[in-house]
Amino acid sequence: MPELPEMETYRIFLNHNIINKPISKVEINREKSINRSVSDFIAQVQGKAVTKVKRRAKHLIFELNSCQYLLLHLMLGGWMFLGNENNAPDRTKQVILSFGELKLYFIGLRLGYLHLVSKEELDNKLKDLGPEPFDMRIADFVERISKKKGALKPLLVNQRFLAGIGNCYSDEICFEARLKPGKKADELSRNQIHALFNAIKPLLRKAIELGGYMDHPMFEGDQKTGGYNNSLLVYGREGKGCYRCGTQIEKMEISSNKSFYCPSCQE
DNA sequence: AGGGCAACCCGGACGC
DNA sequence: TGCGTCCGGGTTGCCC
Repeated sequence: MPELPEMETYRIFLNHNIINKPISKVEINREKSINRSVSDFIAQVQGKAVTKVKRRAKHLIFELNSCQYLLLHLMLGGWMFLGNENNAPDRTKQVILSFGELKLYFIGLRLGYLHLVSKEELDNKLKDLGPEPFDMRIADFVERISKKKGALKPLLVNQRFLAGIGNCYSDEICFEARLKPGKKADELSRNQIHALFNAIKPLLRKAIELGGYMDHPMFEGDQKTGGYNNSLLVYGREGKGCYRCGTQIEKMEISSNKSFYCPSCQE
């Protein structure tokens, strides 16, 4: 599901395509996706423009030219499509923002949301998030993980510990670092902590470069989004051969998270 | 602190 | 085709 690289892929694309264009129309087909009444939301958003799209963890923040923000979380299975009435996917669109003919469709928002917030509300909503992976330095990482005792998997997907990593990339990171997702943090050697740290940024960077893993294109003719789908080394590969050693990839549940790993070359 | 778990939500895939 | 069933999954909050 959408994690840091996918949201970053969206952010970059949206920054190239919707900035400073007036939002000519707002359609809300699912009131639970927003945090106001439909009429209030429309009154506040229609006619405004997005000056910048930022990202924090798995959230996108649409900065409006009214000192307000649209805070998006796609949660499970949410995605976006930028197009028009002729090429829009045949799916339920919970929210649609129009920029003239151009329309941004929010699809698959079940638990996901698009909330209109002030600066204060925004800061408050995001205040408990841990560091962005790209901002994290090795010394801080070593210090923080040294205080932890539990398994790597729940730690890596914990947004307070590290913001933006989810079920897929946590498994990929563990594979890269040759560590089992169930490995306890307090059993890691110094070298293993370094291996874990060193796996994170390059992996996320490469995923962003290739367009993340996504089932759905973001616009007509999109060849970029989902470009990382074929680069996943363990996630979703249960029973298939490990690309490193050939052993069958296993799946197990760790703290109610599905986790894929190689039982042989991950320690 | 960390593990376990339930609740949230409903589109869409799948089975008959 | 049509209807019923059930899965998925990040996050929050609560309990032990």
